[in-house]
Amino acid sequence: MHDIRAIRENPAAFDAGLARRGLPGMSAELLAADAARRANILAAETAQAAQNVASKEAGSAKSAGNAAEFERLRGLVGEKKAEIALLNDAASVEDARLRDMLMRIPNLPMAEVPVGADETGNVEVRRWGTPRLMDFAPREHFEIAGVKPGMDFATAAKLSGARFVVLKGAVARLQRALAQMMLDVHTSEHGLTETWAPVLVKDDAMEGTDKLPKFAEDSYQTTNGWWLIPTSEVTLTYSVAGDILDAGALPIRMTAHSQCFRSEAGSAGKDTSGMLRQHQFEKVEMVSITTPETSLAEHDRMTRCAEAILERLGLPYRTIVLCTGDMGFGATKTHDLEVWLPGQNTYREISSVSVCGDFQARRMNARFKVPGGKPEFVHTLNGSGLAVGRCLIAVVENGQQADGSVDLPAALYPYLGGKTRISAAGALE
RNA sequence: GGAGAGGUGGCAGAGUGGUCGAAUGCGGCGGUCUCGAAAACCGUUGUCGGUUUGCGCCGACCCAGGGUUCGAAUCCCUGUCUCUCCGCCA
Repeated sequence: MHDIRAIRENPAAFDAGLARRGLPGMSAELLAADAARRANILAAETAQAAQNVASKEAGSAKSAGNAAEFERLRGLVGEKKAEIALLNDAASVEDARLRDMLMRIPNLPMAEVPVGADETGNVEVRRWGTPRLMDFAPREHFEIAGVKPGMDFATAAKLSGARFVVLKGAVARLQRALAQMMLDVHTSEHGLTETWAPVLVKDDAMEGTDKLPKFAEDSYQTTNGWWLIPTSEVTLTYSVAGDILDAGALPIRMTAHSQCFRSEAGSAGKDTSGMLRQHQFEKVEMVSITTPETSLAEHDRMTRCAEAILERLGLPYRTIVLCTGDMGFGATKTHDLEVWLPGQNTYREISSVSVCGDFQARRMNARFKVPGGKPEFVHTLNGSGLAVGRCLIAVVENGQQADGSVDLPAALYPYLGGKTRISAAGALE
């Protein structure tokens, strides 16, 4: 959420930031709402002050036994009360209107983010690994002979419908191995704290991490009002909501492996085959809470943490910086990691690492303080480290052999009981 | 699911209708003392919003939201969270 005071002080800069995102200026409208809101507050508080005075006087009159004066003041208070009720209603309407407007405006990009309208404006920053030469036509993950027995879309459809999958045997084991490996690397080598949190959360948590109000249709809600998290960014980030953290405790670095749920509204027809885009998937998420001074360096660090997983698995990837038009709602800068998928003959997103500045912190009132100083909003960052399902796809597509078997990365052997490949018949061996 | 108890400032803990943003203790900060420190003593110490050039002034906040009352931390209702006991349960 944006700071209305900052907008008040420099509306032109705010509109310029929106323009870089390809959005029209909104400061005039915001400032009008802000002025209306403040006028209402002033009127309501003035009336309130008058009522408080009259109440006090009424008390004195009563204890002095002056019944007539008491009755007069009682009447006055009654009038004020009615007046205040109206003014307060108006004030809270204006306040809610302004807040809702602010909540729906995306974060502004950092100065260094390239300007662009859509994904064609993204800029590649580095590339790692070389796609393996295959002397056969590479297959997509769901077409590989060794994978097919363990990836059952028919049963998933029976259970849940489209965009779900049932994994079995070697493939299920492989997904578990990947998640375990990621958590182990992040905790023991990258210094993140392993965390396990609910996947059902309240409105506040979704709002604080900017999934609401604007993107309600992208997530699922239970009949009693809980939301199923679209990513554990929600739980990890919101864990510091309302806190005033000791500056010495920062950065806080967390990681979690969780189920994620997305309605994929608006994705109809996209990636309909295979398990690239599912309503329920597994992800290992990374979240950092930092000071404003360190957040940009932390962004690069977090990007490296995600890249390290791909490198360990020997998966070719490229890292891009998203342009202003392609960034997510809460981000000020985003790196996407795209992994090589031979079956699609292209790079596909497997991780997105964003620095959100104080955008989420302001929404959820998460602050830090140096001893003796004033509380200040923290900066928040989040990134996939990695999307486990997509990583599974990348591993089998890149490791596929002409005969339909799959060679697995050595980094996973310890997590697979020493097994090294999936046979063309689908057996781990 | 049933029964009961409770949510007050950084912490502990008073306050059960008015002058209470809230006693007291601890902690924090500043000072006196000291070569320095400790102890002791003195002072000070919440957040948010509005308004003002500024001093300041005003408003809100004792879990949240409603209500009663001239007036609510205090009374009533609802919600929520915590604790205890019972039941159920992976």
